[in-house]
Amino acid sequence: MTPTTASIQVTCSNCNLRELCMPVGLDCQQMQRIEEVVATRRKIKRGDMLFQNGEDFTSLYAIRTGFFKTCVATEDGRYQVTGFQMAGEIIGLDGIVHNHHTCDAIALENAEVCVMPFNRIEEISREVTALQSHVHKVMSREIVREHSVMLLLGSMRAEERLAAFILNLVQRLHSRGFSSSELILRMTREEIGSYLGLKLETVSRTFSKFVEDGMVEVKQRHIRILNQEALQRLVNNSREGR
Amino acid sequence: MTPTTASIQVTCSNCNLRELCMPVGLDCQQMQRIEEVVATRRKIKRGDMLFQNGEDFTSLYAIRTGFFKTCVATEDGRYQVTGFQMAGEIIGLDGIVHNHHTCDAIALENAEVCVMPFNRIEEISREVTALQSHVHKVMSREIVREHSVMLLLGSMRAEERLAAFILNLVQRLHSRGFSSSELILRMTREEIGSYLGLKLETVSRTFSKFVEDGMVEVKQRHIRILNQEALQRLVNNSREGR
DNA sequence: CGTAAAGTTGAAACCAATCAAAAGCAGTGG
DNA sequence: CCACTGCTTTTGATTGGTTTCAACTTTACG
Repeated sequence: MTPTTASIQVTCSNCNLRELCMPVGLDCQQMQRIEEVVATRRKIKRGDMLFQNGEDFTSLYAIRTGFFKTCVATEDGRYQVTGFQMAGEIIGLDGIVHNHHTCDAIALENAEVCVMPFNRIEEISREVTALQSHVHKVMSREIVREHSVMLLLGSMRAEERLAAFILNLVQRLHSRGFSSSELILRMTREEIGSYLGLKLETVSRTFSKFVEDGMVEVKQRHIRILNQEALQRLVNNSREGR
Repeated sequence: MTPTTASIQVTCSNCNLRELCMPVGLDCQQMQRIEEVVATRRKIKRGDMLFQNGEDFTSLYAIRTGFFKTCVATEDGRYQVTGFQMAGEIIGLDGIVHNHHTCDAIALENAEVCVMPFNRIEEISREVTALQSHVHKVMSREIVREHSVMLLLGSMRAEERLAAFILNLVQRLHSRGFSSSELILRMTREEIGSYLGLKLETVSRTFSKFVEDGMVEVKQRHIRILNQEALQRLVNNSREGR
């Protein structure tokens, strides 16, 4: 495909997710350097893996479109969804330590990612300090996110967990320009349950309870939040931590 | 204190924890550069905080001696121990994202840490690629560790959690030259419970059950592992994940 | 030595898991 | 277009593991 083609070549500088996955406040030259980080783009069909446990680590991926889950599994059949990722978020950080991935990344809807070879990232971030700083912040953010998941899994009851989950999802969607009161779940009840440390039946029952209490409207995977404050209260009002 | 003093100046090159907190395989010149990362050392008394939630982030800390816990808290009283750290481990990574810490680090016994100002780390890791790579790996390792905690909290029962916890602790102690079958807990049952998402009574009961089953010997905080395989089986043999 | 903190143990309550059945929905192919 | 199939979701009844509440013991420490 030549530059003269009608289809516009997407680069970081004209990408509407720029503020999400790249440093801000760069001059033109730095911006150009940073665009070299993205080697190619890659499309992943719903249900397919972007990478899997054991696979060699080569690149980080910035999600352009679509929705992913990451999950860890053990030989003996234990399974845990460790996160759900959407446009602008970076995935693959788990692979850096041992040069191979330790979790699976599966597309929950057709998706496209920017492939960023990690050796390029390291090379360029030696020159562009804004990128260096950005990479550090991305990793630190993931660590902090996981702290809050640990808090959730370690100290919340089912209702509190699901409320926190819904609020977190809409908040992230809202910051991407979507509604702050409506969302469409891209994952099954079972996947939600795995992430929240609950069984799918419990997730379903808890949704039903929220509906009874008039806090949300649930039509399959379409969720409408009717009383955000009530959900927030559920998350905040613990009787006492564990 | 002058170099002529009897007390030996500890540097990274003669520190016995070098392989744990610093890159390996460096030449002499690189080693010297890397030693500049450590600004000072700092002693922390048992019970005191190394840093706390909200505090400005300036440095990462390499633990020289002692034992820490990190924990997150919310205004409404929820509380979660997010990790226990021992000699050679790096702490403070949570502060990088927002330039202030989001958790507390508390010494569980008198401790000493190497203070590594983060701007120095960034500066030097632009020049010494081994350090750059090392920093990335340290952060990625923390992400992977937290994945396994999520698996534990999300899919294991009390016995499995405690077994995993004990085995993890001895394994880390063993790799530091301590016994692979005996350990002294530096934390209370309540702190263990918080980390494992259990109440202190459940931790205590589970210890008692392990003793009944002849898997461990427990004298207060002194633990002796009698049947490591049995503990390992507990961790591995899940009936089915969540 | 006395008080506070940490740990153990028992009984009852409760929340979520398990087991089971049925209904809803999506995709396939006749 | 509809029947068929499999997957997802909901709901009910029951079980079970962990929490809660409470009492008591042991250890640590000034």
